[in-house]
Amino acid sequence: MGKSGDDTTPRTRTEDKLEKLLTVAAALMAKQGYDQTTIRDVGRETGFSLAGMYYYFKGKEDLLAQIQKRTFASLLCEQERVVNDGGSPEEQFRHLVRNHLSFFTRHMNELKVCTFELESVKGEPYDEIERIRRSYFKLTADAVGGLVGQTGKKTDRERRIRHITLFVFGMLNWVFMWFEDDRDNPVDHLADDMVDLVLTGVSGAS
Amino acid sequence: MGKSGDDTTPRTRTEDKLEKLLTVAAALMAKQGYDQTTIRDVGRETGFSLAGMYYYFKGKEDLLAQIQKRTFASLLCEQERVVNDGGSPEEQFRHLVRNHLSFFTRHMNELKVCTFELESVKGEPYDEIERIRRSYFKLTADAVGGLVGQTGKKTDRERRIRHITLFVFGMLNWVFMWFEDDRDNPVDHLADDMVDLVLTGVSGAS
Amino acid sequence: MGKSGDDTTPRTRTEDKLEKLLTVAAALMAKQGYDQTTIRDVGRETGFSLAGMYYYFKGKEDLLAQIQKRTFASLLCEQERVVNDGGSPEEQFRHLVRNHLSFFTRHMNELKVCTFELESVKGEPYDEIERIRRSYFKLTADAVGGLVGQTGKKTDRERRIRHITLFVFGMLNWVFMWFEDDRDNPVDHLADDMVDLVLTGVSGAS
Amino acid sequence: MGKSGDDTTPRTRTEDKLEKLLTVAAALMAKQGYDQTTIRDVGRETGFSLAGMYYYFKGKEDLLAQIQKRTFASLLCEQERVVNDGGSPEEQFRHLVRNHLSFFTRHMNELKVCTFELESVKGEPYDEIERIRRSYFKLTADAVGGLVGQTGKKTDRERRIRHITLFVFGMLNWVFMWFEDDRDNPVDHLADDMVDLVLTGVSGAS
DNA sequence: TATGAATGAGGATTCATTCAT
DNA sequence: GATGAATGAATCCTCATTCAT
Repeated sequence: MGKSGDDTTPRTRTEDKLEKLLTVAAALMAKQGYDQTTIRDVGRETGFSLAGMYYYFKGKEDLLAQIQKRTFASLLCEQERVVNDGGSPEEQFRHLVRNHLSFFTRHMNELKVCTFELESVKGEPYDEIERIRRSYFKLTADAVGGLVGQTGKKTDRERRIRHITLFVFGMLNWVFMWFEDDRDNPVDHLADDMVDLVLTGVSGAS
Repeated sequence: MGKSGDDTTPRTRTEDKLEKLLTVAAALMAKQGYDQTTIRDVGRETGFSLAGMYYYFKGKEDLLAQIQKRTFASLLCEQERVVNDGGSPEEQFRHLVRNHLSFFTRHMNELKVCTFELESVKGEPYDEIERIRRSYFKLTADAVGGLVGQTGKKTDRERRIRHITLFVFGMLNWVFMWFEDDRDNPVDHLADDMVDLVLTGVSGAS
Repeated sequence: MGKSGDDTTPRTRTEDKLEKLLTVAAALMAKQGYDQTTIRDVGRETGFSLAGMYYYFKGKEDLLAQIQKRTFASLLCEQERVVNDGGSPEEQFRHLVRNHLSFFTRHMNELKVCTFELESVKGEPYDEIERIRRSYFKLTADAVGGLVGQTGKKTDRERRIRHITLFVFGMLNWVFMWFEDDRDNPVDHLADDMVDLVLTGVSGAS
Repeated sequence: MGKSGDDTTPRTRTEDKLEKLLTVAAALMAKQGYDQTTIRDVGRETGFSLAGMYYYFKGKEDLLAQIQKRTFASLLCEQERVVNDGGSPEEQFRHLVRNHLSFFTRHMNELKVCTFELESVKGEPYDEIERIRRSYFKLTADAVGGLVGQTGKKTDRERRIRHITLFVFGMLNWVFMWFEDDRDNPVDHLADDMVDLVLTGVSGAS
């Protein structure tokens, strides 16, 4: 009757180890940066031997790529669900910001690594991750598009949508630089302040 | 009668060499990151020998610190002048954003290195740079404060000022991630879209 | 009642698998060298798991030793039969060269590994292989001895026999370095040119 | 009155160090093979620190390439001089073999590394070395051509020249495998036996 | 001022091998 | 017979830094 079967422990154990590896690596990379994080650090923190970890990833870069792919895919998936929930443009936008920040608090390290270590992954894995990232940008830009009125020239409107979307990402991604668990949790105020700023500006109701 | 003496240029030459060193280093670090940039890279790009450069800086970290200190101090200085020029709160804010973006285009590499390699400098040099940074934050926060109405509780207001200031920095600093010389120059539109968003939100006059 | 049972193939299967392992390993080692060939390579090429192969050999060195022992023993055995077939000294020599080259084309990889990776096997297995090798040398030296006239001092004659035998091995073993299946097959011309050179020198009948 | 000036010691010292590095490396690689020779071995044997050696070569492969290039070039140069000295075809051939074996005794380690570690160098350096090698082959083949009579079809003659040249290289290169300083020095007998075999075959005058 | 030469410390990665299952 | 998971040891190489000149 349990949700998870009680038989297939072996495979689960292996999965769990990979999980732990990725989590610990993300934490270290978030704190010290990708370059400053050594594979040995990850081993020390997880209890793995240096060579033992290479069973789970092909190399340091692959380790980072695995983190990024998982995290971005998961975030994109959540946000697509948010969009599918419908609502007025304003409501949708608010939900997106709220959930992004909620995801942020749930996976701070992983998301930080996704945001600031993008250029450390190259080649095909990069392309794959880049594709997900673009999808997320598109999704957000569409939400912003819903907020921007039809006035003025079409190219002006498109430029503004692009700019405002980039501003929103700027605000969201910069949170990593100043967020402190004690002071800034829960993120509701933060989310509302951000949404209000976008919807009505400083002088807004609030 | 020239501005710069035409006689004993030696000291000037030395200054020029340091200048070149810092410029090249900033360019490399902006493109590849601090960790990925080797002192040898800087030597290759400047024509200096590896050992020769150590006359100009104490070590790799000092090289970065020199760039950061100069650049931040220069930016802060400019912005203080902007504030001293006076004007309505809205005008002041607009001037600050515009000049920040202007400075950005004039010193992109240096400013990027200031923004994203802060944690690579430690100890006393870090503290010194941190102090300048804080002054800049304070200056900007005050400008934002001028925009935020007096309504509501005092702590709410202060929280909002802080948040909005951080949002503004987020928007500004994130520009590094997407700015393209060909497409996004000149930065007037960009500055105006940003200011308008802050002042009136999406639906704003614009 | 046949020599090999047609029922319990298991043992046969095991033999076959060892066979495949040795063949593939020989091919890899012939192409890349012993050091550059990893046990993993062999696994990948045979479909075996890394650990699974250790049922068939004690270690990498043993794998090589098995190949060498089998191959050398087989070659020696064939050549002893050739010698036992009798004939004039010239005929015997010609047959030996021909059959060596025939063996070469039938087991190129294995023989190459025998010829160029001798020093990679150590200890007792080495001694065993070395013994076979010496027998082969003796057998060939005797055939050469049949060609060398009795003139002159005995020590001179022995020296010449030794040298010429070594020259013959040099010619034969060096074939690995330049032989190309398309161009140099069949090996009859090659064998004849070699025998003729030894028997009569450049200016020979041919 | 000294041949070499007494002033330029500095540059000479550096040259000497590279010289020593190459010599020691060649000795180690000749004994243990390229793969089995570690850069650390070279350091230990020369007194250099591990990193210090990288001032003289770009990497392990480059170290090998430097040895091969120098040695092959030097050998080719010597043999070209031999050819230019003229003489009958037989005399030329004898001189070539003698000088090759003389070079062999003077640079045994280097030449061994040239002969048996060719495939360890790749890319452009390989091509360069390959070019020299081909020149040496051509030079030898021409000398052999002088010995082979005009009888028979042209293609047959060319085939024989090619084969005999390859046989000669086989004999010469295989010497590495059995040569022992005490027993086989001086190499005059060896050279004469080889030349006689080629010129007149086993039954030759000698 | 400037550099050639050198080094210590450290980092990613590979590989043969093992062992519980 | 076979394998998934793990490891110790070793290897190549890079880099910031120094010092005699």
